[in-house]
Amino acid sequence: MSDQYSSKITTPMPSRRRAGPSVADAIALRVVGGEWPEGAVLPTEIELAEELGLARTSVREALGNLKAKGMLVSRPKTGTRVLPRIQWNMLDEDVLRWCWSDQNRERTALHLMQLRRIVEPAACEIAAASASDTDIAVIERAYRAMDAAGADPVAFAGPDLEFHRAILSATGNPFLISLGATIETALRLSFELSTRQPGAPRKSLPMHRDVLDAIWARKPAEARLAMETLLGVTESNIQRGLSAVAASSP
Amino acid sequence: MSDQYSSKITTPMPSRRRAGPSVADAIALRVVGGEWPEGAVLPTEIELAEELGLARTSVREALGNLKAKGMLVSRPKTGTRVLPRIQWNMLDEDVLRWCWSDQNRERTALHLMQLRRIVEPAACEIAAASASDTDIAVIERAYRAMDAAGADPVAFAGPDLEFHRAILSATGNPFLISLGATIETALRLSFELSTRQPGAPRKSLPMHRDVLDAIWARKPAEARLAMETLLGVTESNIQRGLSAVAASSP
DNA sequence: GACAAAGTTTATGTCAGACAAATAGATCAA
DNA sequence: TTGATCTATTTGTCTGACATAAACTTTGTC
Repeated sequence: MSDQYSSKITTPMPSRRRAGPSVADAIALRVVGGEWPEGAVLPTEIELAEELGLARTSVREALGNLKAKGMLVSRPKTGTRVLPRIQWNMLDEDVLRWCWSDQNRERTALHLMQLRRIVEPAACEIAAASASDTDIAVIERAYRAMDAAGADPVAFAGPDLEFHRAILSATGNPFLISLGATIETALRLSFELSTRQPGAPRKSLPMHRDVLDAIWARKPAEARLAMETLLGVTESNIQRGLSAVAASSP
Repeated sequence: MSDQYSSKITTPMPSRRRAGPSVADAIALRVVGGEWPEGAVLPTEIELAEELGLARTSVREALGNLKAKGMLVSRPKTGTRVLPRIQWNMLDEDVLRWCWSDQNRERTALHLMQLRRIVEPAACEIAAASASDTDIAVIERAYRAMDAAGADPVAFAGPDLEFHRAILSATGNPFLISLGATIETALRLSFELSTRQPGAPRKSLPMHRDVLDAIWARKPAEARLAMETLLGVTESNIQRGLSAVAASSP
């Protein structure tokens, strides 16, 4: 149609890169880093835009994300404030990731473990009682992949995550499934901690096997117990990893 | 300074209302309503803007929210697609609210109950073991408010929610605290279901008392048991409410 | 001087339009 | 047929203006 845009308004602009979600990352990391503590009001959108070398639109998009995750709130004239951490949605994968780069990963790792020991045995019980054959096949496939990974911790990690996630998924409960995604993210972040004991992953294979067998045999009580045992060992591995970190850093 | 904005470009525009988060609501409800099923690509941002009578910026902001919650994903040229429900963050309060207006609230209500019976007894146990006196005082205050509410279900509901939430908060575990917010939202949504039995709320008061006493006495095992009992009764109430609904609607 | 009404200031919220970048699909060449 | 190129279209980013709301200031009155 009409190509009558006779006026070129914007300057040539040598490069207009695509920032993507890294803008939200940048701001979020400064928030968790304590640059603007809880209750503080952060700079105006225009100031942030200038500082980051972006348009106000892009900054607004990032701030909108953080608002959607319960980290910020903003009102006209007052500005944008940091909400108390209690209100942040810690079960959101991004929030979890951002908060991970915090001082106290140890406590977070232990809190995560506490959550797992609450949720996963129960999920195991439900899965043993009501999972479909297809669901169980997915769990079994993850187990086989763990077995095939041998003693390599890096190759072992992926199927390991998938194994635990598949059990959550097998419950058919959307809340537990979402929780599975959260737990998987957290595990991925804490990978370094859980594999400081070189032989540990491989040693856990028989316990995974016990879990799988119990689910396959449709024995809920046994499945719960097997998962409790597995997580008990996992937790002690992580705790040993933590104390090793504490010992090596002055 | 220079007030040299000699050209008024935009038309007078009789009213430019503030849409706020209702835009995200509007789009999200159409998504969960099935207008665009999983995997489908929804109209372009410009089309949506025209249809809703908004600027593209506002539509983009709403879509950005839904992306942040794992409901949508978009790429240039391809458009914006609906992700599989498995990937939605069901633990997000907004997503939960949107999904509630779905056909099958019953199943969601039961899934929620399943989650509660997993999480709350365990949280109770932890709270009894490690809550601070301040934490317990908050729980007790909620209990007193429940008592003061008497037999009025509406007045009873608020403190009831606060009671359960306070127990989750007393664990000091950020994940459980966030889960508390999710559960509270879900309970608020299912309020109608849980109070179809007029006398039910008041009857649960002694059970809440048992929970509080066990936490106060620092007896984790008893606290867990008391919460299990309470939730058992709650679930049967809800189930009766559900069958009543099913019976009354053809 | 105290206090309430009106004006000012300033931050977010909304709108409009122009590019920029990416990519699915069509076109064209070997 | 197949592979490279071109085109069209959609999201992504930038710019600038105006609207709205609320804290702050001024002003007018008693």
